[in-house]
Amino acid sequence: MKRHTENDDAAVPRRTREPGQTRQKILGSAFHEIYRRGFQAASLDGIVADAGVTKGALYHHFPDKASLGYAVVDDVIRGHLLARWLGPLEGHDADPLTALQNAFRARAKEVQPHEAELGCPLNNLAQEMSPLDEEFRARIEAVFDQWRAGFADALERAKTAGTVREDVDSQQVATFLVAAAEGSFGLAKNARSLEMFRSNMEMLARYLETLRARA
Amino acid sequence: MKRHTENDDAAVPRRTREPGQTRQKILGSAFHEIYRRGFQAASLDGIVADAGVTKGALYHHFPDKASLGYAVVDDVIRGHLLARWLGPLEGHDADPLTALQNAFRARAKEVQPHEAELGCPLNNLAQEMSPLDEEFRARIEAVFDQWRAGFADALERAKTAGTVREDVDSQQVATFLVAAAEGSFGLAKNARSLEMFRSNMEMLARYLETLRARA
DNA sequence: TCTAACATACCAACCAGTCGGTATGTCGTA
DNA sequence: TACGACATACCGACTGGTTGGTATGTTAGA
Repeated sequence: MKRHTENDDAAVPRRTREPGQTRQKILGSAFHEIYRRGFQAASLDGIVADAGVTKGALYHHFPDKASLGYAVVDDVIRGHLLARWLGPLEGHDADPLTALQNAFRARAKEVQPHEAELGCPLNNLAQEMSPLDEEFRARIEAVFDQWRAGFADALERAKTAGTVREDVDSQQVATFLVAAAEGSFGLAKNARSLEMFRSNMEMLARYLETLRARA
Repeated sequence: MKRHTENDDAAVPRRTREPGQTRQKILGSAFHEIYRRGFQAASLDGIVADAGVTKGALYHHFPDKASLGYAVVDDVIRGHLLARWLGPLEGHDADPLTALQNAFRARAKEVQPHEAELGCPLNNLAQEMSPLDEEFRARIEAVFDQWRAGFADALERAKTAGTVREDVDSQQVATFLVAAAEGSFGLAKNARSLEMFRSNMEMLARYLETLRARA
């Protein structure tokens, strides 16, 4: 029989020090603060207060403010991208073009009210930090590249399946789709209009229809 | 014979106090500082140093930092929009659709290297300030509305001229075009790629072709 | 002489980052 | 098993620097 600690049957281990958990709390609070105020204006005091930790904990887990921002891109924002845009494209090998159209229409349906106020976290960070910090720019670009690659892959599979015309440049179209999606977030955010975002998602779905191969 | 001041034939009136000129210098420096660093990070000390004036002059012409930002939107950025996007659309009543396509292709040709680094000033300000300051948001929205109205007007004229299909929703398409253009600026800025911007402008020109009425 | 158009000196607030210190865990060794 | 030695995880007061904004002084020009 194995030895056990006093808490191995409790649902929540209530230890005062939980480095992984602490790091996650800091990352979550940092994401929200940066999402609302931007990276430069995000206050570390505000982040630690929201996370319920102190400066000491923050600087134990992250060497400086920039590194905290990088971790938000890599660990939090990249996850959002996968869940919201690339996950729905997996499978559907028979008709990847329709799957892509459905992804835009699903995003139109499921868009949250706060997204009409705050926009896309990735786009926000890209616009603010790309010219100011090369490390930020490169990490954000990696996420954009993954996004474009996911769309381009779906278009290539659609060409293989015969639903997209052979003369379509998958990379070029994928880049255009990502740009149009981010631009739509941006305009809708300024106009505070979910309806504007939905309309643009529908426009993209219809645009994709013009790429479909003749039967 | 009219009376005249002592300087009406001199090229440059050399007076030390020139309120209009001072205001313009401040606005120009403010635009550049905000374009490079963002509004919140823009330093008033930096702006007055660049403009060659002092805090006293700045606060004589503008009540606070926010009002300086508003003036940059209304006086500087709106002018850029008119010159770069809406001016080329005037006239061309015989074929406004081609004029619109040409506007995108011209923008692709004439895009400046610094725009691949710093993006579109209007979009930058919109993404940063829309959620933080309602007055900013409203003034930026006014510029976007003017932009969309210019595109929508061109599309309506094209419908009248018979070059665009009757079932096209001019407002919806105009909004989509502006969103896609701003998104293209944003992606190209992150990727530091003029080529990406040019490719997307070409995509928009080709998209417009799908709206053309059958001959 | 009177006022608009500046200049200069200054301040309180806030910021990221540091540092001395403490509590909690882990591990080698006897 | 017990204990000392050490490392990790965290605390919170403090600092130097920067910021937007202000109060007061000065001067050009009508």
